[in-house]
Amino acid sequence: MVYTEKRIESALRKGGYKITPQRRTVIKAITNSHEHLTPAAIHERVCRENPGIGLVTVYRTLEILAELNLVCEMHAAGDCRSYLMRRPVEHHHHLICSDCGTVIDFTDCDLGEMEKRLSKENSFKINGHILEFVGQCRKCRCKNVAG
Amino acid sequence: MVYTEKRIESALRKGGYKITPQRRTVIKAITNSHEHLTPAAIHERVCRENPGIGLVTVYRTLEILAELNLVCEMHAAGDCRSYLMRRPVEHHHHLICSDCGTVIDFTDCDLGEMEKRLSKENSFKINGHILEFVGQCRKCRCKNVAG
DNA sequence: CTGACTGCAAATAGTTTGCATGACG
DNA sequence: CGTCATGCAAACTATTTGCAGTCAG
Repeated sequence: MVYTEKRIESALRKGGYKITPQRRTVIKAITNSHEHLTPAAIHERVCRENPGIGLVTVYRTLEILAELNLVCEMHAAGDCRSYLMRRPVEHHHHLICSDCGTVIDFTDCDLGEMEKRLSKENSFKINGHILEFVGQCRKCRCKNVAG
Repeated sequence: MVYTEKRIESALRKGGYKITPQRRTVIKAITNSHEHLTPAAIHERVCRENPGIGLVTVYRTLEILAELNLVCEMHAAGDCRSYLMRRPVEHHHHLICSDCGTVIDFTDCDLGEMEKRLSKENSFKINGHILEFVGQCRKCRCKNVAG
């Protein structure tokens, strides 16, 4: 299921939050983007459409969205500042291009067996996992060969 | 293979870096710890043994160790500041307790099939992956039930 | 109307850099 | 001895907080 702006707004309302033009713009920026964005990148896009919106407001909106599980963070190798993801997805994972930063999502992973084993061996109650593959996308691979 | 202080020092020397008391203390703090430490935590330990060592020196030492692949970072859900790992490990993964922060390493994972599939489906050349399980360790589970 | 939201500015936290002094090799 | 390392202070970046004015519901 894809989260539309409408859906997110309704979730906000249900959570007792007000719908303001600023929040609407932030939500639009996130849902319209096909990339994973940093708070700063979101702010930039938001300002393009509606200059004057503060970076602070972006942070505060993202905080709410995260609390309602409408966005989540991503973890990339290297500099690991909290990146925010565009989609309020169910369970999913990332394929990250280490050259250009392109991120591809995928949902089908089969870690059940491993989870069961680790859980048993370590007396852990496992609640979730982070799985990311890092590599080079086709474009960057070609560029390398060409250049 | 476990990296001893000696081994790390030799790697530093091979890399053209000097062995100073400060660096020795940082290395000792890392190798002696059984947890994953933040730069600040390392600094604290280092100061306990040898007050006056600057946090800056810790950062600079860690930078070198990372460059030589003698430490690596970890990625935890939530606040995702670059955490440094104690061990200069080959390939490994983490089991992280979301309550107390305990980290257990494990090395045996079987993602080969998935990697192959994703690689093909997305025209990606996959170079590595990040895999972490998040949950509760036995101690924290018991605490919950008791308290 | 009224409490929640906004934007500014300032505070905070984590990390990096410039520079003079000091020490490894 | 020369060069690299150290430690201080200051700079920087990312994020959070205080506060007075504003607006959604």
